[in-house]
Amino acid sequence: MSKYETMLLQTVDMRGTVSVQELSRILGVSDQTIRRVSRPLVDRGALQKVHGALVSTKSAADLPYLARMNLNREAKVAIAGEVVKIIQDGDSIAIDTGSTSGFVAQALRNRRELTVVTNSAYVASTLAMIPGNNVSMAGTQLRDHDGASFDRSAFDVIERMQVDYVLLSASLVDARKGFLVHEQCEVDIASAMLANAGRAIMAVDHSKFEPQMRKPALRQPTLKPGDFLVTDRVPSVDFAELFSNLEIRVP
Amino acid sequence: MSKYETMLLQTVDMRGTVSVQELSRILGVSDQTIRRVSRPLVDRGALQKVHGALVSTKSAADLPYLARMNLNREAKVAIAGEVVKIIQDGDSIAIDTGSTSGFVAQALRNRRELTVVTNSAYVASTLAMIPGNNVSMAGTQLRDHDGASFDRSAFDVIERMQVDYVLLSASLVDARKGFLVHEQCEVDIASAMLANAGRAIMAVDHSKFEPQMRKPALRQPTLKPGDFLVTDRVPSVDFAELFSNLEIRVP
DNA sequence: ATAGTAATGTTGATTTTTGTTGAATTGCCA
DNA sequence: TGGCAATTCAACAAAAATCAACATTACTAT
Repeated sequence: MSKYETMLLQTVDMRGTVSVQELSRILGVSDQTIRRVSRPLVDRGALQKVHGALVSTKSAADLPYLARMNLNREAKVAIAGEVVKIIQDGDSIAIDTGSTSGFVAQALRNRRELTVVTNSAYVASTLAMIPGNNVSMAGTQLRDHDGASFDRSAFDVIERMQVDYVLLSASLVDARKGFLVHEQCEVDIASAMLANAGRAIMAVDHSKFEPQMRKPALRQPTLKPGDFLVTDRVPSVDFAELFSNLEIRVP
Repeated sequence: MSKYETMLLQTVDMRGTVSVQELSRILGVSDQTIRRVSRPLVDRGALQKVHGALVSTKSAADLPYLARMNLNREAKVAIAGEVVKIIQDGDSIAIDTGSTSGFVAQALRNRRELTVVTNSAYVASTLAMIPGNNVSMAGTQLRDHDGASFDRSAFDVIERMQVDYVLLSASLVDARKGFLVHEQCEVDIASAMLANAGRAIMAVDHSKFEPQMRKPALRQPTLKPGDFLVTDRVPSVDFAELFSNLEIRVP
């Protein structure tokens, strides 16, 4: 354990990124020494090395939620555009969590006077900033990877509201089992939203039609005849029965 | 991973949209380098590229709240950096609404294991996405220009939590009247947060020391001796008495 | 004192990054 | 649609950073 380690760590963590040169100036040693001293720190993961500088491992560069939002980005943007065609100015809508929902929220910034209820803090903050909208955030404590809430209070808020549409999502679409997600709480929220909504809009990109790594096992509530299915590719005939009484929209 | 990545992301996320030229000016490198450095970021979805500029995947550029965030941006960024020095990993903090709070939230992404309670949906969704944080959104119905809530339920949530710090703001600082804001509900939230907090951190940029167009008239609750005042310029002696028992921090 | 050891600085070859140039592309407006 | 300006891209040259090997210094234990 070198005598410079503590100081080096402190400096880098404080500033996020510090160049090797600057560190050598601060600690009063040569740049070569900085490299030597930092190597064990980098090896044991206390610091990260890039060409020309050391960066703190504590700095948050790539976040899980945002990373996930950008999987199949084009597909999701296209789907969001199609969903927004259904919604009119002045409509009310419940929006669940899920990566496609984030894009729909972005796209809905072009609509005015919306009434929105959602359990996703991201969706809520995106739409709340549009003047004229009326946005309710359902729930208090937020899940740390996507900022969604599944509190008791979330249900209270959702159940109080009567909306024209509800936007739902799924992690996997199975021709026989239907729309599946990973967690029961997601199903519960979806049910609560459906119970007080007019037509449902199920938004799933084409990747959800193929087998997943982590298999989801919980079934979303069944949709009503006339509900929408929005996706980015025309689904194969295998799904004809599952989608038989849904209105299918493809961009 | 380049040494500019962090800075580039921060700049773009805070401003929403930044032209390649301006970025090259800010970072002091050529525009070609900006393109090179940003490519991997765009590939992994941390940023979005349009002709001539980079845009944040997180936020809308031209919205009132974000526009206001961009007033005195450098000052607010500097103040946020100073505030974050006070907060340690694992601390708990209550954060009010206000444009400086948004920057503090951005800067707090470098801290881990935070417990946060806030009535701003923007702050909540920013910090909820950091793995390991525990974020509570106080309130349900969101005010449409800044996504803040002042519901009865917001107070319930705030009053349940005991935090190490509370971050407060003000619209005007008057040497005799103290810290002023425009709306009573903001004072109420500040009082509730203060009642359950350790030390307060009052963050005000220098523009708040000068007379405003719209004069705020409501006084924030008085601070305790030892509370922090963080601002970007050393305040004039006129304020010596008001700040007499506060710990003043200037970047 | 002094030989041995560890830490640091220095040098030069190698690698990576950056800036510059000019050609190709894009967006825009008449 | 065509032309113009701005932006982007690709390739090369220049600059900066890295690494390894060796020289130097500081410190320790005999």
